[in-house]
Amino acid sequence: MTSFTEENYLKIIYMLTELNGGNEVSTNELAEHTQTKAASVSDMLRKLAEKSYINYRKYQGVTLTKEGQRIALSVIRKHRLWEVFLVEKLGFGWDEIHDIAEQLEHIDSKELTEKLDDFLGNPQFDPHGDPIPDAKGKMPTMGYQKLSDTPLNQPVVMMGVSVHSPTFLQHLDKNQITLGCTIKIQEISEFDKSFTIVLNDTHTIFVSNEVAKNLLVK
Amino acid sequence: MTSFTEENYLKIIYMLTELNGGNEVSTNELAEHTQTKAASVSDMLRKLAEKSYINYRKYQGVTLTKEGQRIALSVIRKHRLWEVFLVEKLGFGWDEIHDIAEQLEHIDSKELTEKLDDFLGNPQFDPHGDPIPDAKGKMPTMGYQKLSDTPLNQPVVMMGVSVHSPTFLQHLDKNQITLGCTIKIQEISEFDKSFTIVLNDTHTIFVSNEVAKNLLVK
DNA sequence: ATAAATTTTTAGGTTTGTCTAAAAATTTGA
DNA sequence: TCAAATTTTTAGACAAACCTAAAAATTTAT
Repeated sequence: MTSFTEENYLKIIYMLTELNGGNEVSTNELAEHTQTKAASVSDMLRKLAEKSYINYRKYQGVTLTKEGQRIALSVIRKHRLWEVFLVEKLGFGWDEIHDIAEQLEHIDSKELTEKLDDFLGNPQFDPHGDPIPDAKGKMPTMGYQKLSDTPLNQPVVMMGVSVHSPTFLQHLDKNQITLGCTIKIQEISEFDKSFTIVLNDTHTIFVSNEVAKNLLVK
Repeated sequence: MTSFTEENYLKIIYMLTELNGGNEVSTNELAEHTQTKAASVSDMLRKLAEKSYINYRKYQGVTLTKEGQRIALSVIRKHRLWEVFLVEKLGFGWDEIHDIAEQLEHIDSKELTEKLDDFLGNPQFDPHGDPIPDAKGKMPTMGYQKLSDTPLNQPVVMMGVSVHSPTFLQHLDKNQITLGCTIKIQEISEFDKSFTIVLNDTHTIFVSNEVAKNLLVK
């Protein structure tokens, strides 16, 4: 059995490993993301290593074992499926769903997850454009780039965001930047690297470099 | 904040109080239903009393305070709404949903509960015919009777069950006894008080007294 | 009415996941 | 390179929710 807390650690280790490009995750990094102290993380790492969910050499950081990865992916799968449910079926905004999905992701029932998946039409991506692993843990590939890395005048489609903070998402809402909209970069300011973009071929808006860096497009 | 465990105790106290016709619930009764020992229940009762969720005089059993009742009803509301979701939207059988709903009932988000309620069409009863309290904690009234208390030849409608065990529910499925079907008692055996009933005016079946006692009809 | 049986509480312990403080290992930089 | 800074681990505690064993209160039954 895997506790709520253990599942959270494994999920966070998975995500930080991805961010790190596959490298070990450090105790301090984990402490920040679990809202606990490094000492508590050390304790938990010893425990997760005992259960063979992580590869752990003292002072060297951790990576997930096959089994740890399986559990992490199952939690991420549930999180993202529930996010689709909250937005598509219940009408929540994409900025309102994170905390609820953090709870729902720990509900333990394979049958539930698979029926939910079917009910939602087996979605491949969640409302933020993040890929949903399938029942076997396989992630759809995305191959997206940052809007900030896109050439001028090349029309692209908005596919996801790399930051999930409610304020960022609300900012996008206010500017009518939604998943699926088309974006063409008209100009990048010399001064502050802010972007002038055309949305859906219809209207022109300005977004900061900070925004452009966190928009994923194809 | 109310923990998962505290919520469970309050829910169980509510239900046992109902069963007792409003009387105090004893420590031993609670120990049985929480799958713990009387000593553990004692500890928890002291804690719940400190938080003013229950009225507790040592050795005298407990009842809920207004606040305890409010929390219990909110947990029951969530449990029953999720059961409707599982059956109506995901296609689970009524015998498969209890354990999943036991987990979902603790998800903490008022917005979620109310949006789920709307999504389901504000149902008044769950898949077992149990009443769903509204957001203020008000229960729809039922006024049902046991099939076993119904006169011969009076057609009634099946409205609920007073036992939720999967085997009982599967037994009803096998006999095509479902919520909403019509039932007419044709005969009651002198010997074992078993029932011969007509289902939906179309076919005749036999059910034991044990079954008839646990069918709620109107 | 009071002894026996039952129920409930108390006392003392365990496990999980957290903490602070201090020790140990690693990394950084002069 | 080696001392200072940083990171990580260990040691010792604590709260929540459970346990067993024993004591205390209540109920039952002669």
